Amino acid sequence: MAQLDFYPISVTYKVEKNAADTAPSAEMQPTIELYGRAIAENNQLRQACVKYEGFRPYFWVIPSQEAEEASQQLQQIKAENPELKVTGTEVHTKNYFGKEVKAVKVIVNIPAAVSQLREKAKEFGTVLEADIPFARRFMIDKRLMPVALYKTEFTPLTSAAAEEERKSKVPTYATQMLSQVSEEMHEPRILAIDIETHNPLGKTMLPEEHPILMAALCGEGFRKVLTWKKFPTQLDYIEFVNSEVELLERLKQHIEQYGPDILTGYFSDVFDLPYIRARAERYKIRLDIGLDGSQPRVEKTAANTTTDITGIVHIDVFKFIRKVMFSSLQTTVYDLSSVAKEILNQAKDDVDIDQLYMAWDNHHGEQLESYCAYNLQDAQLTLNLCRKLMPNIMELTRTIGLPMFDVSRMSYSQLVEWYLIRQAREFNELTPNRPSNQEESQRRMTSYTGGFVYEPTPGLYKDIVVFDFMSLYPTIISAHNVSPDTLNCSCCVNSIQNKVPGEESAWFCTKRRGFIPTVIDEVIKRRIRVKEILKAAGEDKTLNARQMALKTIANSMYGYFGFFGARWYNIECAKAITAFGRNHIQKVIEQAKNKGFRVIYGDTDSVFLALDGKTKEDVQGFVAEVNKSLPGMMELDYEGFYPSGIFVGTKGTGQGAKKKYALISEEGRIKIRGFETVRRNLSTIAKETQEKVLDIILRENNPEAAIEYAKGIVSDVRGRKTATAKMVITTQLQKEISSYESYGPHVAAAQRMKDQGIPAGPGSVIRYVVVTGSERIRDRVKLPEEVAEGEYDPEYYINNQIVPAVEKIFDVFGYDSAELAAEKTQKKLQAWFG
DNA sequence: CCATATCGGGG
DNA sequence: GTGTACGATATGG
Repeated sequence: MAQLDFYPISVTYKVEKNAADTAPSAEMQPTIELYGRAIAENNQLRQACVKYEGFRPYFWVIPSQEAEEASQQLQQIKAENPELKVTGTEVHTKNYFGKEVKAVKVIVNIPAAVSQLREKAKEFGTVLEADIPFARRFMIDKRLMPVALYKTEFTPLTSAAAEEERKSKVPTYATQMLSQVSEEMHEPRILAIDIETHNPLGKTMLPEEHPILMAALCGEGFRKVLTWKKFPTQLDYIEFVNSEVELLERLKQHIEQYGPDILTGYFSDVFDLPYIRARAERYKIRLDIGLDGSQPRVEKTAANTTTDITGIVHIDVFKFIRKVMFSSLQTTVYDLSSVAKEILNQAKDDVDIDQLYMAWDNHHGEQLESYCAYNLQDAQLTLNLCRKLMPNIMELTRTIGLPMFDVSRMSYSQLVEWYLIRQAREFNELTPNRPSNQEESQRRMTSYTGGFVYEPTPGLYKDIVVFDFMSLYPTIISAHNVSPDTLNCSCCVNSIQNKVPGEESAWFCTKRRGFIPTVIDEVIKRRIRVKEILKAAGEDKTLNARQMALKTIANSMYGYFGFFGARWYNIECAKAITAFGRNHIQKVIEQAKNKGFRVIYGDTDSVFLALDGKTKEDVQGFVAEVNKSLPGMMELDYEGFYPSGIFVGTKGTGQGAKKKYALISEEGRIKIRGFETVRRNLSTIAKETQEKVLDIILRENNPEAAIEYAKGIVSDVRGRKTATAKMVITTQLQKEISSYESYGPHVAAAQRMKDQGIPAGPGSVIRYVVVTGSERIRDRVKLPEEVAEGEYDPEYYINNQIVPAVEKIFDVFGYDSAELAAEKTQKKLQAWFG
C-alpha cells in the first residue's frame, strides 16, 4: 500500500462485473470513479483516476407495518430482471418532518435496481430518497468535497482492473479510503472551445449537412484556430489542416495534449459539443476525449440538453450565467457579446457572421482570416468568463458538495434543495419526495401577501435617517424557528411566542429547533466567520465567493418554501415569514413614532424617518431599544443619513408612490430609486435634465430654481440650440428586426443600420435621433451620423422625453408640467411684445 | 382577456 | 443512467 495525494474534481461511476470474480456468473457491482489531479513522484500534479468499490445504492421505506417484519419482507422483493436485486435491509431510527420514525434501508446491488425495486417497495409504505443519483449519493454520504486535498491509501490494481486501465488515458488507482487533509485547492486547468460552421441558412443549422469550418481552443499560454481552407496569413495561432476530418482529429489531439480539468464553451451544452460529436459520427471518427476513452455524451431531455465528458468537467458558461449570475447583471440579453461587455468589460469585434459561408465558398482569404480572429476571440472571451466566474462556481460547488458539472447548471431552487439534502443526512433527516405533477399544479395556484409598504406623503423632506433589517427573511426563519417540522406542533398550542401574526392558528415550536432553522443558523454563522476572516485578510476572491455562496443559500430559503417544485415546500412557512416581516417592520414604525420620530416611508425591511431636530444620541437610543426587543439574530441596522430627499406621487391618485424616491447623501451623492424614466431608454438631454432638477431640489432646496432650470432647457431645445449628440436615444435590440410585431422607432433605426450594411441583430445597440416632420415617429428616425445640428424635433424631445422625466417631481410642488411644455407660447408672446 | 406556444443561446 | 429548466413574451381562442 502506498500514499496518494489527490484532488478529486469530477465523480462518476461504472457498473461492471466484479473484477476479482472471473466466473461468467460474476455479480454486477458499481464502482465509483473519481477523476482529478494526483501528486506524482516528481511532485507534479497529473491527471488521475481513483476507483472506489463497495459503496452500494439504497433507498428508504417508512413501513406502514412493524419495521422488523417489513425489513424481512423487503429483503425478499424481486424485480422482473433477475440481475437487479436487494442485497440487504436494515432498520434505522430516522427523523421525518419532526417525527422520529423507524425506517428500513433497502440496499440494492446496482443503481438501476433502485428504479425497479422502489415500485415493489411502495406496497410496504412511503418510499424516500429513491431519486438521488448515485454519484451524488456517494458524495453526500462520504462527505466528499470537490477540489480539496485528499490523502488516500491505494492498493495495486488486480490484473483484470489493470486490463481496464489500458482503456483509461490516465493512471488509475484503487482505494478503500478517502480522508480530506486540507481545504487547499488545486487551481483547475481550463481550456475554452468554440467552433464556426458553414451557415448558408443563417440561424438554421444542420449538423448532418453543414461542416465545421473552424475550431478555436484557448487556454493558459495556448491558443489555436484550426481551419481547412488555406490562405496567406501572419497569424501564428492559425493551423491549417487538409479536411474537416483532419480538423476533428487535430482537435482531439490538442485537447488530449493540453489535458484540461475543465473544458468550457458558450452554449456548448447544446451547440459546440453536440455539433462536434455529430460531425465526428458522420465520419465514423471516435471522439474519445473522455479520460476513460469514452466520447462526449449528449443528454437530451424534454426541455434541457447537457453534454458530459468523463473525467473532464464540461462547463457551459452560458448556463451558469443565466441561472445564477443573472441576478447581479444588468443585461437581459445573454449573448456572448453582451455578457462579455458587462462582466469583463471587453467588447466583441463587429463581424457579420451571416457572410461566413460566402467567404468560405468563394475562398476569400482576407475575410477568412478575420473570421479566424473572431473565432479565437470567442474562445478567449469564454475562457476569460470562465476564469472570472471560477471562484464562484468552485465555492458554490464546495458549499453544496456535489460535482461541479451539476452545480454549474443548477438554478437557485436546486442549489438550496441539494444543500438541504446534504445537510439532511448530517442531521439524520429523511429527504421528502418531489411533488407529483398534480400536486405541482395545485401549488402553482396559491399566492399570498408580501412585504409591508408604508406609503409616503409626496414631498421634499430634510434630514432623513434610514434603517434596515440585516438579512430580514433568513433571520426571521432562525428567530421564529420557521420550518415545516415545527409548524403547529402539539407541544406549544397555547404559546404566543412564535404565533404567526395575523394568522388565526399558526405557530412554530418553541422547544425543539426545526431542520431548516438549524441549517440556516449554520449558514449565517459560517458566513459571519468568513466575513471576519475576509475583513482581517483583506480582498480575497475565494473568500468573497464563499461568503456570496452562503448568502445565496440563506437568501434563497424563503423563496424555496414557496416554490412549487420544492421537496420542502411549505406555503404556511412562506406566508409566516412575510407575516413576521410585516409585523416587525410595523413594530419598528410604532417604536419610532413613540420616540417622537416622524415616519416618512417604509418598505419590507427598511424605514425612513425624519430627524426633525433629534440628535445622534436619540437615533442610537432608538436603534438600541429596537434591537433589544428583537428575537434571535434579528438586527436593525443604521443604513445612513440623508440631508434631503424627495418622495413623489403616483400618476392617478396623487398618493405616495411605492419604491420611488431620490435622496442626497452627506457626501453629495444622489441616490435615485424607481423612477421608471431612469430605467427607460432616455436621451441624454432628458436624463441630464432629470438629474439636474433633482440636484437643484435636493442640494439647494430650491424647487423654483429647478423649475426655472427646466424651463431654460425646454427653451434651448425649442430654439434648436441643444447639441444633436444629447438627443441620441440608445436602446438594445432584443430580437431580429423581422420578428418585431410592433415596428417601433428603435426597430426602424435598426433597419436603417442594416440597409447601410451595419449589422443589427439581437443584442445590438441601436442609437437614433427623432427629426422634425409630420409623419409617424418611426418614419422620422435617423442614425446620429445622418443628423445635422438642429435637425432634431424639439416638440418630440420636450413632450416625450424631458417632461415625462421631470413631471412627477414637479407635481410634488404643485407645479403643472403642462406649463413647461407650453413654454412655447410664452416665449413667442414675450418675443412679440418684448 | 386568459390560455397556450415558443424562445432563449449557438452559426 | 436513482433526475432534469424556467421565465418572458408572443400568439391564439
